[in-house]
Amino acid sequence: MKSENGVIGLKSSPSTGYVTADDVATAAGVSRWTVNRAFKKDASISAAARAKVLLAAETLGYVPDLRAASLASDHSNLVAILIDDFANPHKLVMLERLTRVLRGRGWDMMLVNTLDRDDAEPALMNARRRRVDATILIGIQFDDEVLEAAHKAQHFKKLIIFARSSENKDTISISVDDRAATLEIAEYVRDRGYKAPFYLAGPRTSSAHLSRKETFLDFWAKEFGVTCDSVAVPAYDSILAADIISETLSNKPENQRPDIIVCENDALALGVIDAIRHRLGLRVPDDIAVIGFDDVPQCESPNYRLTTYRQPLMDMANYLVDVLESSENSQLDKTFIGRLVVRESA
Amino acid sequence: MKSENGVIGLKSSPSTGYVTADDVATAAGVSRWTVNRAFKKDASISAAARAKVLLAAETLGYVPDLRAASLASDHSNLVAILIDDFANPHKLVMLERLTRVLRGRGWDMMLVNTLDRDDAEPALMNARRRRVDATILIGIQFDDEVLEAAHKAQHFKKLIIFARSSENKDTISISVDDRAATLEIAEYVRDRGYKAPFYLAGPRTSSAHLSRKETFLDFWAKEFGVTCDSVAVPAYDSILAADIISETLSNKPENQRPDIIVCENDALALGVIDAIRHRLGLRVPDDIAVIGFDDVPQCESPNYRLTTYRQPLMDMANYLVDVLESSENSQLDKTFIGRLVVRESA
DNA sequence: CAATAATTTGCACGCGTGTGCAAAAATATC
DNA sequence: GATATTTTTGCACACGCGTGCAAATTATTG
Repeated sequence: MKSENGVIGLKSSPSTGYVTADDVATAAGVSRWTVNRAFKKDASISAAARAKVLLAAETLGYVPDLRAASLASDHSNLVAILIDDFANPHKLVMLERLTRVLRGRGWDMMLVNTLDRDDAEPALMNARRRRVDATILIGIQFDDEVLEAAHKAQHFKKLIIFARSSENKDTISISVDDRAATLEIAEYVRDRGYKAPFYLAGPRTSSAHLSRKETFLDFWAKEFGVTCDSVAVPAYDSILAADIISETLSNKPENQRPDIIVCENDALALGVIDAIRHRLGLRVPDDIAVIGFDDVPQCESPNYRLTTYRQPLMDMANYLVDVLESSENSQLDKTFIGRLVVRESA
Repeated sequence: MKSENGVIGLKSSPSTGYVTADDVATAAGVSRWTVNRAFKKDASISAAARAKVLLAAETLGYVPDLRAASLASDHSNLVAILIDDFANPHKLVMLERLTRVLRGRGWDMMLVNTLDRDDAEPALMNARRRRVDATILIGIQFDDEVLEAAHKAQHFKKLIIFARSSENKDTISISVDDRAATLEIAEYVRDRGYKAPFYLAGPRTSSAHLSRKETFLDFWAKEFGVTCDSVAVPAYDSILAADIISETLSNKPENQRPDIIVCENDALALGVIDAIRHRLGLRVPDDIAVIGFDDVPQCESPNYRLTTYRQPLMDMANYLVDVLESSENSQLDKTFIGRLVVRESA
């Protein structure tokens, strides 16, 4: 056994405080490359050597340095998740699923808070500086303009839009099939005999057609020849939704009041329920029914019991990792089908 | 102007696809070191050179590689946040504040989902492999046993417990002053004339004394000579809290019913309000009042209007960054004082 | 304008690992 | 038991940037 610095059993580089593969190599009596192979999954190494190395690593407290590995191999097993709109509780659910699935399959993630639209570019920059393998966008502020600017420069290996559809060609979109989901909701509304639905939309996203609102309104127009009213809330915020819906409805005479309010997501729907009860003094669902989208945890609360549409987040997250591990870079868009969760609100 | 590879204006290393400082250097007609200095804040570089470099970098689309920088300098400006209990909506609030403050001050963060207690060690390992500058623990599953094992091996530069007190010496704890907070709550309960409080605790954390529950019970015992009843919920979960509190209270004769339920946090309190109304058929606060802790967004909802204690999360997050930027490694524990937010639930 | 001080720039070496290939060792084949 | 085959191991070089120092340039002073 040779020792590179003339001392046997001592760390050769105590300056940084970290144990390196070289330290383990001398301790185990093998070369550094064998050490690193012991930590690689399908590496060409004998079982005996691997055991010897892992034992030495264990006692010395060595773990491979992923910065160096990434630098040398040019893939980091790191993704950046850019997320805005922390006010929406569904974000917490998505984060839980994503972190769980990603980590389970060997990926780490950076979380980047994207404050507002102008902040999108610096936020994307943060991801770029770490040379992440993919950048995942979750939120509403990433419009086509930002996306094209970002990808035109070829600065991103993979740019993934999660839980929102996008028609941008340089982008991979993993989302629920909004059209199918909205049609299922619309048919449910029809079949339960509601006659005067009202649609509460969220902030306008970039791609106007094929949106949930358009789909619902189209369906209703074709089915009954009646235009369904709608209003847009400028943010996915319960309080704001409550303000807007109560103002909208208190102006209407009672016989023009909707019998159900279909909301673009739960954040809005929960605010709507609050408004119906506490501002308008009406009952849910007896006077006005409510339907949401996402199935956030609060939907279970006996206060809300919100009927809503649940996205298959685990499937979507797993597919996301499939995309990460794929060498393809296009034609990876995929939509998923969720299911309507019927509770008492509609 | 020399060109290192004999070609002027062409990228010298097109293999990786990334633009390197060398590319910018040849484009700007300076050395690579001048390029990197242009991106360092207090570097010794002339204004003219910096402008020239930044222009070239802009057109070529160069941003410094933080993996390489970290490897060379042995500090990464990256922290890992280990978080369990994604069910608690307060976690989303904390994440928003932390990500905002950290990014604003030049730090990136890795998010690691710690599934359960046995998962703590692999989760910590994930942070170690990236050589993060600090590991921040937010959650309940990091008991003293885990902490000591983690730090005894000296594997972490800084181990920070955020929003929870800890007496572990190898650890930096940044939290609200639980004792002061609970006393403020207790005095409020007393001053509003409540006579029969009930304390609803969460899962048992490692350090038993000085906890919120102990503080409240001690206060009440000293003040009135009466022991205040309490029950513990094994998870910070609204539904579970509702189950347990309704079971506990439905067994009691009406004259032994508490007039206020003090909860260890909002997740429990919101469930308690649901239970009081929908399981027990009583009113809040007329029959039973409720107090929470954290001030999650839902407290604002007209359904809840929860009186609660708000932690100064922005101050705490900023102090966290102070700690990151400090060269000290001990004596950095700090507690903060929040404030009671009075609404209608108590 | 010369001499000195201050500022700016260039460079050798190191950070810890991956890649592809060749040498060495172990195993299989006749 | 000798050769062919497979498995395992070692190695030179590269990845992109930071550090500390010395050389070159610019600014200051009398």
